[in-house]
Amino acid sequence: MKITFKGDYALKAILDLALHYDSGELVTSFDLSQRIDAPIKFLEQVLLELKKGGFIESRRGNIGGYRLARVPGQITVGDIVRLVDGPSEPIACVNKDYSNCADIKKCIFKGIWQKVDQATSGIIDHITFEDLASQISINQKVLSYSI
Amino acid sequence: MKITFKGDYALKAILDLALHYDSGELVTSFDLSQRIDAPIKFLEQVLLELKKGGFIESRRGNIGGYRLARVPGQITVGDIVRLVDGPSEPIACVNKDYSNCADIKKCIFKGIWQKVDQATSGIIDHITFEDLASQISINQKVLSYSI
DNA sequence: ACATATCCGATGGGATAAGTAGGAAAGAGG
DNA sequence: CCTCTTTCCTACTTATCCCATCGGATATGT
Repeated sequence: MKITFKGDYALKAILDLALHYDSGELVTSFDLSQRIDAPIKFLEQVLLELKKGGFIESRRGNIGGYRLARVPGQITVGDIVRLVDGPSEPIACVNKDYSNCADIKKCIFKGIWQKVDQATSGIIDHITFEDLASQISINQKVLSYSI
Repeated sequence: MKITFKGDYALKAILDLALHYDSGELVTSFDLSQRIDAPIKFLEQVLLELKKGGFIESRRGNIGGYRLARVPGQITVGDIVRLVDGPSEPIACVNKDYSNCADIKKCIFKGIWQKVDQATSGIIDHITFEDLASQISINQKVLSYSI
């Protein structure tokens, strides 16, 4: 599992949209890029990818923008990372068919990477953006108390 | 965690040396490259890195070669992967100091990658090349029985 | 001396990451 | 219809890494 800037932007964008989900309003790529600190033209490409992946929907033109295509509770971190940054497995051979592998020494590490992949998936596939959004609002309350 | 060819070669080379550890003999880069199916000149670079990392030692000249610098039970998969392919964390910010992070939304994913890193480390740091070598010898016995 | 190995630096092709740039297409308001 | 806004789409750039390949320098046993 390797997270690129693209993946990082995608996660932050989805989180921001999750925070605006209840309002029902559209969020522009400009506003998004400001809040998550991403170059707007690069972010546009990411948003397009997220749209094609079915996670967000958009409206063009004046008062256009983006919003989540699903409830935040039905989008996981793993969903977004896999779409944008590819599969979570650490090496290519994990999900390939190596049944005809000539030498066991060449395959003995496969089991290790499978375990790593399962452990990773066990984490990222069980965290939804509803979880993250609620974490944020809790933290913001604490913050406003401490101030 | 991303495993490159270099890391894959390194792991296989260490495993091969672990299998030859009891004999006390040196293994040449040529023999290694044949058995683990790696280009010899590339493998040489990897072996040099492993030597500088303190995992193998070498002797030059005629009847030279490589052998493990430690007992196989004291070298883990994590040791080798970290040396050759870098740290196991999925994104750079995990071990950096983000205590002065302005916006919580920019940091909320950090905890996730820390968990992923811990889970990964929990696997690769507890598998030694003694474990792997014994797995191989067991499998080879089964194989010789079935033939 | 000679054959054999490791050691070491330089170089290059290909892929990927991370943006930049420019404009086409769609939609709202006047 | 015109204009402004915003998404959509493609192409290009720049840098970095990956995966080697090559040529030779250095060490070592016979």
